[in-house]
Amino acid sequence: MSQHTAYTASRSPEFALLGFLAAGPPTHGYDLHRRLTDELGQVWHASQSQTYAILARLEARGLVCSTVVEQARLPARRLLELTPAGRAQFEAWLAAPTGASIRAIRVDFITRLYFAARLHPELAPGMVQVEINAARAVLHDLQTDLAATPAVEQRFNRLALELRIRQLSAVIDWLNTCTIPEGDSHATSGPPALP
Amino acid sequence: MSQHTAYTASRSPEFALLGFLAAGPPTHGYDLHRRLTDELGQVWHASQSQTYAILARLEARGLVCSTVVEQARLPARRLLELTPAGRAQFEAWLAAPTGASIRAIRVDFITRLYFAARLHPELAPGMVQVEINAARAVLHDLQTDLAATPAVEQRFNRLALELRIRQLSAVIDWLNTCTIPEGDSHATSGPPALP
DNA sequence: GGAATATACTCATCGAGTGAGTAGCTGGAG
DNA sequence: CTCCAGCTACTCACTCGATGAGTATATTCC
Repeated sequence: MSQHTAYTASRSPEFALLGFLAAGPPTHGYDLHRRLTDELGQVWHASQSQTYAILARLEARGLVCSTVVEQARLPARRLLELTPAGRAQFEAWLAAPTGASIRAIRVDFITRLYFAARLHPELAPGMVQVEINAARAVLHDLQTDLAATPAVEQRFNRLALELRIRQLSAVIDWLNTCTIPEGDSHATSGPPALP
Repeated sequence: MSQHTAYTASRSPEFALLGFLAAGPPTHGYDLHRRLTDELGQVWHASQSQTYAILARLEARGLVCSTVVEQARLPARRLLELTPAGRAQFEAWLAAPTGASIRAIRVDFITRLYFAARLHPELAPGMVQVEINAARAVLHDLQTDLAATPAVEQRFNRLALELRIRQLSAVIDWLNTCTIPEGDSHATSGPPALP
């Protein structure tokens, strides 16, 4: 299909950076890094140099292209623009379901929601439901694994599995709160109550 | 204190490998990799070559030393042994509290419990309690962050924070199950109940 | 006898991530 | 009015994480 295998849990904010370019006018690395830390700072953590490295790779792969723009007094900017290939990859990533690992949901899925809200807001509720179903399936697998793990020799693998099960259950609870219509979001529903 | 800054959430199984050497006789990379995947496979995932790379780095840092042992018919083994420096670092890591991030607990903390159970079983309950307190403190910080995050412009940072809060709460619940005395572990307490 | 699996390790390559550096401009405190 | 902090904008060097393929012999099982 595409040159690259799949969208299974990218571990760098490359699609977030593509997304800023897909959802707005061409801009430069410094600004993209600022927006990443301002608007998705609880989701992604990339240093400035890391951001530039990712952008260089995206350009090497032909997903963005750049032109250097001199400025009167400030340093020159490398203005970045999405290529058609870049836009296609981004849209494909946005449409594909997130892998149901916990990290993937915390990071990729929230990013997808963020850009869906800006580009295709009508798709968001369906995305949440797809994730819920995927997470339920993974939860079931984990419980099967747990049942197949002997209590004595594998005590610590069991502990790890039990923790993952609890975490995934928490994810599903959280996903259920994401389906609440976002119209009057701040009025009635408080943050998740905790004792 | 030591040459390296701190034990804040190592992201490779280096201490697990040191631990196998600390808790047993000298052995070789192939065996260490097998034990890592068999006994802590739900905690760490390292390819074989990754394991060898880590061991090479540990040797370069002087934490292990190696001697090549020829065998009659099978490939030669590089027999690995903990140096005094390596043992000291491992014991220091075992005694230091795990950083309270979710990943750190799922990975580092379970590993510490695993080796504590083998080397200093009397310390385990205290370790759990220390983690619970640390996690409660982090939870409090997250809730403070959430309260300080505006609902409108920062909607997705809020979502991420809410998820982290739920996950950390799940971690604390799980930690509380770890304090149950491990004598009659398999009899009464089932796995975490899930609807 | 031939395929699969086990033993034991090596190498090349790429991406993640850090930290420091460069260098001119702007705004406010003293 | 001057100096320093901080902003704008990007670069470089380096280490570690991670994958995948390769090497070469030995046993096991059908």
